[in-house]
Amino acid sequence: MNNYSIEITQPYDLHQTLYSGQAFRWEYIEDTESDQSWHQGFIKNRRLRIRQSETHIHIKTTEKYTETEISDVISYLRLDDNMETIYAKISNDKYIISAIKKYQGLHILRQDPWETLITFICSSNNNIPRIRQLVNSMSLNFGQKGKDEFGVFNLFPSSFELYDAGEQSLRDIGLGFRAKYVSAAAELAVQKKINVNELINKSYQYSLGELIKIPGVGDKVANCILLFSLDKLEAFPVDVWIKRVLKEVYINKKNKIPDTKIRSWAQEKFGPYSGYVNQYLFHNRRLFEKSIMKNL
DNA sequence: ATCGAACCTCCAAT
DNA sequence: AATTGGAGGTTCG
Repeated sequence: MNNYSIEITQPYDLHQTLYSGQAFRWEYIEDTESDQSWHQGFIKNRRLRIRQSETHIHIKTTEKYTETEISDVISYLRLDDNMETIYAKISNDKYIISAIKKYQGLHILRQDPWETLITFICSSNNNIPRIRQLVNSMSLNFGQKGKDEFGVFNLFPSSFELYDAGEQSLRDIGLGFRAKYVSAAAELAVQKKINVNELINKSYQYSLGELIKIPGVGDKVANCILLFSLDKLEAFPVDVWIKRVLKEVYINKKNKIPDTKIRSWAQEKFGPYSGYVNQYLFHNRRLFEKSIMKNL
């Protein structure tokens, strides 16, 4: 086993960040050796465990890490985001300020674009536990197998592996109508008609245009991919939760406005860090709902 | 351009 | 115990 740590110099909330509905493969586990709780998952197809203490992010791996792998973790967790600046720029009103205060340290992640594309195609008309189940099932059935001291695992399947799987077997493991979208997206990737990885170097607008050409990807899913994997902090996914917040706080609720209009309106209003506003408002509204459920 | 259905599947709430 | 409705949307007509 190898242990590494990264000093935290800014607000960070690892737990909220990993389970806020942007990533679907992290799991909370008890580590028998250290008798501590860790989050187990994958970064750049390497399996690792991470946890947060007061001052550090701790990493535990079964393979040796060099500076390259450590900076992959920093990049994935966006530990280098300057939260002071971001908070200052998005503190437009009381509602946002209170959400920031409540979920101090909640971050956007910088995930793998291919995996993010596929998982958010699967998110359509679906709920989080089931998205997790589908992502797991795809990995188990079509991803490359591996084994380390933590045990056996499966990587998230590559475009080739999903293309080989084909629509029917994706349907068989429960993707439903999403099976043909995932299979079509995999085919496009194999044929090199799309390359989501290269979009990290392109503009928001251009990348959005490219993404919505992919079957199963509309404005909402595209904005999720842009925000959670392609480094576009101005992205603003409009889903039911965000619509609830916007209608309750910002927009006259009687108006019926198309989602893309709502998005551009929000981006105009909230600015280049709209994605962070989105994440805090979304998280706040969703957990608020949960707390109501608990009290019943 | 805009609008409402239909879509796979699971599961919680009638 | 069987049925219905909705889930972090997209596509098709």
